[in-house]
Amino acid sequence: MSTTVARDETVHEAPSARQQAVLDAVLALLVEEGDQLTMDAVARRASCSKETLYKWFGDRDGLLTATVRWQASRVHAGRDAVGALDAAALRDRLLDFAVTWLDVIAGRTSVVLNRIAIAHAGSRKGNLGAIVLANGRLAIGGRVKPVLEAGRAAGLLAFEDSETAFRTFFGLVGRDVQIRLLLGDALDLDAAEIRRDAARAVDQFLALYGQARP
Amino acid sequence: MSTTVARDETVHEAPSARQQAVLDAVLALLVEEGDQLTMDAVARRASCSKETLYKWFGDRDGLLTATVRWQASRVHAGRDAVGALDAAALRDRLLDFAVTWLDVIAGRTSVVLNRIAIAHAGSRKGNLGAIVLANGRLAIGGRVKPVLEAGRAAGLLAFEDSETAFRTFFGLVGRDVQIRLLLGDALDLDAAEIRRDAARAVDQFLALYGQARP
DNA sequence: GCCGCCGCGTACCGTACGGTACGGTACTGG
DNA sequence: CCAGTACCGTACCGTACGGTACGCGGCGGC
Repeated sequence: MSTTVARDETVHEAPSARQQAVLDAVLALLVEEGDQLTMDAVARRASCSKETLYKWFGDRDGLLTATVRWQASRVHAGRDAVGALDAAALRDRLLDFAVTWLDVIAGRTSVVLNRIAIAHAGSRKGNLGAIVLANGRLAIGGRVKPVLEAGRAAGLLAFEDSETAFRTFFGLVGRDVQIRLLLGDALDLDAAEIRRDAARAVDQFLALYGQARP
Repeated sequence: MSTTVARDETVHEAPSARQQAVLDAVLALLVEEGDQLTMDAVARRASCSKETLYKWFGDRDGLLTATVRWQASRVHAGRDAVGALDAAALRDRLLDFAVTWLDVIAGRTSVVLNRIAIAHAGSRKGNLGAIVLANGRLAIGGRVKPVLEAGRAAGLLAFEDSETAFRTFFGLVGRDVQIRLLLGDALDLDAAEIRRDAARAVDQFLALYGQARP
């Protein structure tokens, strides 16, 4: 058997430059046109043939998945490494996370991608929702929790479970912003308001979980 | 002119019993089948003709809108009336809101309807998102804020803006629950866990905004 | 220069689904 | 008993869109 090799060329890792351009076209289309994204429109916008799209991405879902992954890969950029913390450094770290997170979820791209993933999660077989979850809520949690634990180790914070503490932080930062945006509420946050909201959230979190150094 | 009367029979208020049955069928289908809801399936499930569906609800969007309104109308049931509050009564009221809210957003029906509304908000012309927002986040806000203000009047709470205070409450209660469910995370909360989470949220809120009676 | 190969453009196919038309049945008022 | 109305069931239409097939131009290898 194996008369033809039939190599699987669908994108699983590291899209080529041309493929990235296609994925950027998808993002642009998504942001501009809402979610009635057709393969024809993508091909036209990216100046490529539908056949190529199917060759590279398998099917529509594959294209969407690759797009979500592609977008996720650019958001991650972040220097971490938790060293010893004093109160001011802890506050700065948390503030940084809060601002970054609000920036992301308030962005058009995030809103649109989350809409897609949510719709997808509704019609089963959707790992899209899982992917967005893994790169959004779960990723930020994975990065914040070590900071919280370092804060506890330094005697600056008091909590039993870092997951629970993080979820409180998440709630204080996000509040109703994401659901309102997803449902189409206008609510445009400028940078100044994001900074204010983030600072308020961090202050509240520290009020709940902080403790004076013993 | 006006040779034919062409009365607009589309449902705007108070669906009849038969229409309610249709809307319940829609909800059932939505919960069972995810969101690939076809007019054919509705007609079959509700044992009515598609023609009747179109006569009653205008088009698919009209049917969806009526369904969302219908569901919203049953959730509202709530005795309010804010009298004088002591600390325990305030806490009870807030706890009640928190439990009710978590119950709602954790329900399959709410998740599915929010998915529909969010998808709809993505492809413009969608007042569906606005309707869900008005009957969800905004409605609960409208009912909680008077309680907060009564608490402040009684010297139990301290805040400047009740909207801001409410949004903090909202964040503490909801945290990441809604977005996770919308994205398809399993995360099933039983009644006991909801009560625990609600109580924790209320305690945290009171820790932030409460003050001992002067 | 000639030959594959890659990928663009375009035409095409199949189907699912929104929306309409129509015949048949039951009920109501006159 | 007849006319009108309401509504069920089903057949039907149009179209949008996912997916495929094919012809053509450009480019690297021999």
